[in-house]
Amino acid sequence: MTSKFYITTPIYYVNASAHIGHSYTTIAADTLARYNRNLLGKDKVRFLTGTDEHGQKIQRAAEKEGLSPQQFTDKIVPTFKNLWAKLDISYDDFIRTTEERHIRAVQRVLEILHAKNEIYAAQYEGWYCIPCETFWTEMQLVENACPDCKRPVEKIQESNYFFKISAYQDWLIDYLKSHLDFIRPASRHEEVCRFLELNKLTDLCISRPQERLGWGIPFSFSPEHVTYVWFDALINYISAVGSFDDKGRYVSEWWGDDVKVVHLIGKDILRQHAVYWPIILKALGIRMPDTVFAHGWWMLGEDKMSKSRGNVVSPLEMVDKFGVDVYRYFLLRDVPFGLDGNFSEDALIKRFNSDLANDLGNLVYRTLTMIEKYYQGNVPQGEFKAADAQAEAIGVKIAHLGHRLASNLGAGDYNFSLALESIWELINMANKYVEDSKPWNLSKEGKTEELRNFILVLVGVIRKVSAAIAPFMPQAAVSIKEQIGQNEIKKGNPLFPRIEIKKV
RNA sequence: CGCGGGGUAGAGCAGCCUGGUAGCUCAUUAGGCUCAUAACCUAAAGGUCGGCAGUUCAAAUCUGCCCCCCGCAACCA
Repeated sequence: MTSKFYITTPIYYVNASAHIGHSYTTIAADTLARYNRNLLGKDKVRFLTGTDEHGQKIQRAAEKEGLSPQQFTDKIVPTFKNLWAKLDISYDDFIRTTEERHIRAVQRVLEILHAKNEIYAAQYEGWYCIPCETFWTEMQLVENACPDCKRPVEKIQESNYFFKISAYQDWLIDYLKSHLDFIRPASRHEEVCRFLELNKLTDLCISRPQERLGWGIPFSFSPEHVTYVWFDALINYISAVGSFDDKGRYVSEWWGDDVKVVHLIGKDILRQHAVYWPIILKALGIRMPDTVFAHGWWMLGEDKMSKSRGNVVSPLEMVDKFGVDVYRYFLLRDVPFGLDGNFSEDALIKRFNSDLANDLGNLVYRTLTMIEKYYQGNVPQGEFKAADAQAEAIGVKIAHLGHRLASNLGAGDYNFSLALESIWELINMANKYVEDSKPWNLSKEGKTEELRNFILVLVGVIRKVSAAIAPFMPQAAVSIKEQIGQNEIKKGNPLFPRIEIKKV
């Protein structure tokens, strides 16, 4: 019985500013959060995002700027929050891994696992590159040198803590096979299963010596060790919404059996979420999330987009140029959730002109004009009436839209693209209905009854559409409502004025 | 023989699991209409479904082989 919905994004690593990928996951999560709030009620939905702030990369980035790690992350975090504000992200909570609530939870988790003998101390041996301060495996070395800086590496040993994930391999395989909705889309489920069947898990090293890495959460029972960033980071999903009691039981109103727990992630961090995370939870005796959904990447032309290549699309720039709703719409509409996509301004403009300007914007605008012209700006009295076959078909479409959206946004695969398509089917029917009804003739011929029914059908469609697009495009939904929500319409400028492509 | 994803109209994709006249969006062309943002509606053109072979009455769809493209160290959605 799930009556509540808890959705998360990954916590973003703050060693650089946010790019299109961060915004993609977050916009998708926001859309689902908004959708479910409408369905279940505002207080039945919890939407968490946040930042991952520990680790070597942060430490080094801070040093480069002559700041302490905390000062550095304090400086970066607002840039994320500002972006989310600009993208209309309605998160309920924003967790930072440097917050007290999180640090306490991580330490408790370590204590509990330690007490249960799930973690143990051992020598860690590996090839270490001193300038890069990084361990490499034998496999990663390039001609016996550091793959990053090409300098020679040294074999060193240090004492660390390990988490017994190898003991859970069989359990995990069984779990995945009996819970096909756990890892989505299905292709990722298979990828993980295949990986687990072909490889033997080795216990996960979850600590770093304090002297080598100062910036992390210290082990309470071994202060000379700090927590490895991934172990630290994953815990955020539970540290944000609950806590452990004296007996080590996790207590949370957002992680019970009545809650549907969904993690949205990018395909790059599938391993951590599909392997480490369930095992951590299992070892703690905490229930599994319902779904981990790994979406694809946005490519830029031929290249993969990444921080290190510097070929990132700035979400802020796109929003300033085209508007939030347009950006949100494009990301969710252009590519099926789960697959990789190609980002280009040309593609965005194409979408904009054909879907938003020509189909939706124009439908609203032409309807408003007709209400102005034929009814002096007042929506005629009366109800939606299926006076002819087309109106009837539209009525059926309106009635079924909720189910269509539910099947695309509610279960298993989050197919935003199809959900939007189903809304656009209705928009297109309405545009065609205008053509076929020829209201200008109805007006001339004095067929007032027909004209009124016709207008009411359009108004019905527009109101339905504005409600349906609200999770995707909150602002557009509001402005449609402002223009045509009342009996007296308020026609403004076109919602989405066409962008003429006069390329530089 | 490493793993995975992919190769379908000019572009981007669906269809493939559960074989049976090859579909969608955009772009193009022609027509219609005027309420509308050169928009909307209708129609047309455009594909030997990467190649070869096999199974079959029938293959984009199943099987085998081959070719080409993209990922598979780390950071990163």
